[in-house]
Amino acid sequence: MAVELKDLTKRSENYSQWYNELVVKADLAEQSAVRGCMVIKPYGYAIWEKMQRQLDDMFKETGHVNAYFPLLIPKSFLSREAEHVEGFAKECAVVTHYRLKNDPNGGGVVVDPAAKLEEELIIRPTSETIIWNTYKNWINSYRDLPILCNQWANVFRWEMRTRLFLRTAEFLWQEGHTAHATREEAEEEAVRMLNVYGEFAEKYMAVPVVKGVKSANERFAGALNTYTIEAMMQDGKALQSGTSHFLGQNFAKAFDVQFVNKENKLEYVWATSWGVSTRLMGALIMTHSDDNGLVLPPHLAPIQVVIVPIYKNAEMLAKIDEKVAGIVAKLKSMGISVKYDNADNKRPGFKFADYEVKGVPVRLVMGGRDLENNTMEIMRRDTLEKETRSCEGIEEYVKDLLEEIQANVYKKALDFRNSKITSVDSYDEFKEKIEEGGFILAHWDGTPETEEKIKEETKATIRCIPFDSFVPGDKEPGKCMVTGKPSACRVIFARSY
RNA sequence: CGAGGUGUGGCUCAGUUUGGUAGAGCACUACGUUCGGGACGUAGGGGCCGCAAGUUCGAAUCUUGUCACCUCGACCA
Repeated sequence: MAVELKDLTKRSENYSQWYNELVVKADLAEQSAVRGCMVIKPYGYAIWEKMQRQLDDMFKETGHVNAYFPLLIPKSFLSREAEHVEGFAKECAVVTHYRLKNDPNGGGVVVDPAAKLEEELIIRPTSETIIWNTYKNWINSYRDLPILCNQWANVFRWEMRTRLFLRTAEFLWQEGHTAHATREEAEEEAVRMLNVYGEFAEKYMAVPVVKGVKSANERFAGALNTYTIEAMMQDGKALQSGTSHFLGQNFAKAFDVQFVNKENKLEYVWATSWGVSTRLMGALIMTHSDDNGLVLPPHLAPIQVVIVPIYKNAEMLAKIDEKVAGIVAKLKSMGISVKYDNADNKRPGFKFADYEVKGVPVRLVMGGRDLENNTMEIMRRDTLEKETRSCEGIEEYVKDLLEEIQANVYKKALDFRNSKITSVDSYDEFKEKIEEGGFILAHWDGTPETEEKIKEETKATIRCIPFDSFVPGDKEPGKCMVTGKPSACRVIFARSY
């Protein structure tokens, strides 16, 4: 017998099983036959499309434009930036040949040894190198700057272990790559885009995030500074949900991208890159879902309202169809996406359960009783509460309800997260608390060695040094919980995905 | 790449210890009764048991090899 979501109530213990089951049952994605890749199913992709559209609007508002760069990167490009190659070399898929031929021993096709590439090509794990190799040709003068490009693309990293949405070999993302004349401008850009991610996560995904800066150990390969938004999942683990990097002049120097400034002097360009991926889908799923399935915030739900008729015969269905048609039209005119599911091959109970698993925020039901009384039953997915209301003005009520659900889902996630943030002063206490999950605010001496030691002993890493204060006094100096050396402020530790 | 585990219909699995006609539930098809929380009855369709070699009168079951996947490490958005 298949495992049902509701059987997995001890979510913290069976979390990964629960999560996988949820992704599959909610019709979002499935494991592909190709190693480490996933198939995103139409319903899951519809959510991604909504995310894409919203993010894209926000990028445009901050002055960015879209472009597209090649999938294949010459191997030599990758090695130009020393730290970058070290960070990605171990997970690159390599193209070595450009042709197949018929197998002389029969049957299928084999790689044609005569078609070996002189220089191997890498399937992009990220596009900094190919983009900076291109920017070299675009930039001569300070008048060419800044360049504010974004790319929507797929990337490929040969991961050892994969999880649907959270870590797949191939994933979809956007990567912004900007070039600036000054250090200050680039640093501002990196922070600006992190704020865009933060706003998107909280306003649209209803996922509360901590914005902050990464420690040196967790920094992007080739960056001077990495900013991050960190979310907390329901099992208390952290999920890095988006990053923005200040790249300094590293890539400009590696690809020799210089510009002439106003004083007619040559200078290297300052760079940033920033990205979010289909991992956000994982964050969305793991933040809000319950044992009945997915819970979608209305702003990202492909279907915001589903209407289910209950009828005994064709005549009755015709009456309901007629009555519902007006409501559907009105809801649509208000910009609400509605699905009227009058398919007669599924029973109402099945539909109820199915749309709950899919996370549809609001369900309206009309049956014989309602037809007589001019009412409908309304169920909200976040609380599972049901009530019966008159059809008069039901559209406005639904519109308000959607906003209320959006706010409530966020508040619930925020309250949960805040309840799992603790502050500790001793390493012993830290070791105890880390077992319970959640974010721990503690003092750290700032050295990679101490961070490494903590990671080895507790599996916890520094998620970020937060911009904002979470508990009174966390921005005041103290002593490292491990070494006792001075520390400027508390940082966030957690176990992570 | 290290340690463990699993490959049997579309899905979840039993059968392997002790070799002897390929099983169950769900899903699917048809008909009927149902329909306000994942319906029920009856009848049906579908699998050379991951792949290869070996042992045997006979292999899903034993042996060897191989491939794939999963969990936990290491790595990572």
